[in-house]
Amino acid sequence: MNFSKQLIYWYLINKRDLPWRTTDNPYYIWLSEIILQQTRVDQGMAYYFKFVENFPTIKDLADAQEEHVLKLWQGLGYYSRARYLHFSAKYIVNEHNCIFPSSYNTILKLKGVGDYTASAIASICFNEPTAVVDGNVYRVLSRYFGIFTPINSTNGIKEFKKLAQQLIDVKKPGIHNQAVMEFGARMCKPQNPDCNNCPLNDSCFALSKNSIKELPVKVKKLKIKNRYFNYLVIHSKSNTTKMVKREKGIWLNLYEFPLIETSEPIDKNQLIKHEIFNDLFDSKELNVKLFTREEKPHKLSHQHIFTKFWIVKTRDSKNFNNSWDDIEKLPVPALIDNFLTQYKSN
DNA sequence: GACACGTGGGG
DNA sequence: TCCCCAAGTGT
Repeated sequence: MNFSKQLIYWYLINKRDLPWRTTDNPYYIWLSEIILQQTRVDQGMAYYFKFVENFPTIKDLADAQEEHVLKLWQGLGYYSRARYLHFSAKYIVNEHNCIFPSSYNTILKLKGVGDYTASAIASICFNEPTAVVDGNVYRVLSRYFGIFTPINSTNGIKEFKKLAQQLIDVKKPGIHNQAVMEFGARMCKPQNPDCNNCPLNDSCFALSKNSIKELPVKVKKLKIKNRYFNYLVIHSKSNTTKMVKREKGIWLNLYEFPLIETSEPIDKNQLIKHEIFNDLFDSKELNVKLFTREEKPHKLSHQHIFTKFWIVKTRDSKNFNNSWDDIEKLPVPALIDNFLTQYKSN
């Protein structure tokens, strides 16, 4: 048996029952693929059910408000996925008469859909023999064939795509693609792969050369940047507060309290002298108190955010138009959501 | 080509 | 604790 046939054989016996594996509706496959980008199945599952329930069709998704879509996505991270999902749903409704595009090239035109996702949908839903190359595929191929080209180099990306394309079973590309990925996720895992029970263990380069731990090769480490956030949790005279929509960078279009970002940690004296702080308030009669919480930074993959939540009580009410009930409906980053949970329990 | 973009689980 | 990383894409 060749590589593909062995993996498909293994897959048909060992695959998990996942909800998107019982449908060939391209909308649901698309949805699942977007949710699963850089995301574990266990983490994404609940979101898949939420979206299918709230938006059973592409039209339902297209008709939704972005705020609603982001609220359902809250907590999953990489929020551009949700914005592009919504954007592309509107595009399919308006430009494709609600019909999901049915070829690799036309699927690739969707925002938020790159080579991987277009290949996955085209193969699974439309039987087009386009090979997927995701983290699992890089790992499986690099180990089995002994390829030391860095997977995140331009050459590596080309080389692995070419190899994957040569290996694909053109008769059942969808099954083949899912088999390689499932095999990578369950058998040829990053740590402690189950080589003893691996159906390919008599012909695996890395196993025979004892180089499992060296593969796949990945270059570069991104440097973590530290950022210092000061959120103003305002209580107005009438006990309203203020949330603002983020307009750039991380958490785009999600909501947060008024933010003062500094290059270093600041104390209360520095805070109340800050221009942004003073522009917010007319009254000088303010009660400013630091909300005590853990010093743990909010860790993102590329930055650590050190946050102080300042509770500010003011006699003003102008511009502080959000009720505490209203803000529950707004999409917020996990950092804000975690704070609100702690704050309310106090 | 390098970097931005989240969150949570596991060793 | 720290680091890796998980069905990537856009700029």
